[in-house]
Amino acid sequence: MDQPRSSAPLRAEETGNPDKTPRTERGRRTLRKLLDAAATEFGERGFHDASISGITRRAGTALGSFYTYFDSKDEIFQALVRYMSEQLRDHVTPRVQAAPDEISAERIGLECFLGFVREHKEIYRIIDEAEFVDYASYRRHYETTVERMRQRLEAGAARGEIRADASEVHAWAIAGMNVFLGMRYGLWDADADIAEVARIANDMLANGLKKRD
Amino acid sequence: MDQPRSSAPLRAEETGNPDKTPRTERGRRTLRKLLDAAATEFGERGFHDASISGITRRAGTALGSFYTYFDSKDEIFQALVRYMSEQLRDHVTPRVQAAPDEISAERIGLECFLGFVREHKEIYRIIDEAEFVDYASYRRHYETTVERMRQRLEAGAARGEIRADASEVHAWAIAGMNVFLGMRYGLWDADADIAEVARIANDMLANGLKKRD
DNA sequence: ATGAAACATGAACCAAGTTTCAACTTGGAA
DNA sequence: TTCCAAGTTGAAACTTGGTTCATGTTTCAT
Repeated sequence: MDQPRSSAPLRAEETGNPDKTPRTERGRRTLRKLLDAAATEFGERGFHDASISGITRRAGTALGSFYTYFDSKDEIFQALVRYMSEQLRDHVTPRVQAAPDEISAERIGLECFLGFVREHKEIYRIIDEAEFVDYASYRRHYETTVERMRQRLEAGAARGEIRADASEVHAWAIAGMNVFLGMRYGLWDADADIAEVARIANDMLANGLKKRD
Repeated sequence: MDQPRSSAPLRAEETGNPDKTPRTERGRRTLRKLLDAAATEFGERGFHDASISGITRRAGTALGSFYTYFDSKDEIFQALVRYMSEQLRDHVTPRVQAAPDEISAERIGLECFLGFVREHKEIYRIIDEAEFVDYASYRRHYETTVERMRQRLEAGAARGEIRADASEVHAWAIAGMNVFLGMRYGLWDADADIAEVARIANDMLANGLKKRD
């Protein structure tokens, strides 16, 4: 994983908890090892079957060290969801922004997403499981994701590339489409031609189901 | 004593488990109470916060009675997933089949689904959580659901109502669309105009995003 | 009416895994 | 070089809740 991000350093003081942010290089190294190990552990076994000792075993640290950096199993899961949501965004967003038009942007976004799911199945699982472990993070993830998509649609409509009435409903529909295609062809089917799946879905998005001649 | 076990029609016997099917009216009543209570308990608290004692408390039975009918927490969850998957299908399928054409069928299917989610939020949650508790049931639910949808598309294409190349990819895309719209406008938003949401999504499905004049 | 099978009960048991803690080690600032 | 805050350790305490079981009650076919 990359460096810890600057997005969530606060809050510890505000909630009255002792600050668990590492002060030294060694500390940051251990924290990162724990986060990596947790991603694998949660991804492989799911939240319920995952154990703290499983995480520390994978990380190669003592059980007690976990509590130097996190207050609980829930808390590290929450940190992971936020982190992975950002990783996914950072993977997809730049490629989408480089697209020549809105319709292509959605095709590229889907194709990137499918590839990312296939490469990082544990991320898909962890974000999905947040629905039951950390609902606030789950909602935030999808609400920000869809909001970005809605803004793209709006911009595309303003440029006259797509219909003018494209709305939030369209954005949620497209997001759901992407997630399910990710599950079916990214997670379940290792051999599927991802670019072809993205092309078919994008063509439906662009032209609909109507018969054409 | 029971009958000789030369021929084995019952799965319970084969797996070595004692048969837990109720024999009397009283038993069937208790079983039903437990299932109802479990639906509420799992729906409200999620699988891992739900407890057997919570289920029996809601059902108004003793803790031990639970084990008269189920071997474990996982088993009752599995029974529930299957049950709710069937309930959902039985609600949607007849209305969809009565539709005049394939495009309307998908609109009606979505609208029914949205209404059903709003009326039975616990069903949505339980089926979704099966992804982490009972993966086989989860996969079966969506694979059969999407397969029904694929067959409808195929039939619609054969009748010339929609494009001839409608495929499995389209079916998964539509399913994902429906599920996300269910979450956003059925679960999260009590006031959304469900029929209008279904209309907008269906119009995108029918005509796509392309600008028209 | 009666006996046996089915069902109900809830205290106690137990496994699994989270969290604590007191002793020990490391790193880097002065 | 010294010192102490930061970090590490893993055994043990503690919790929680799923599961068992011995005992009591109800149902129903005969």
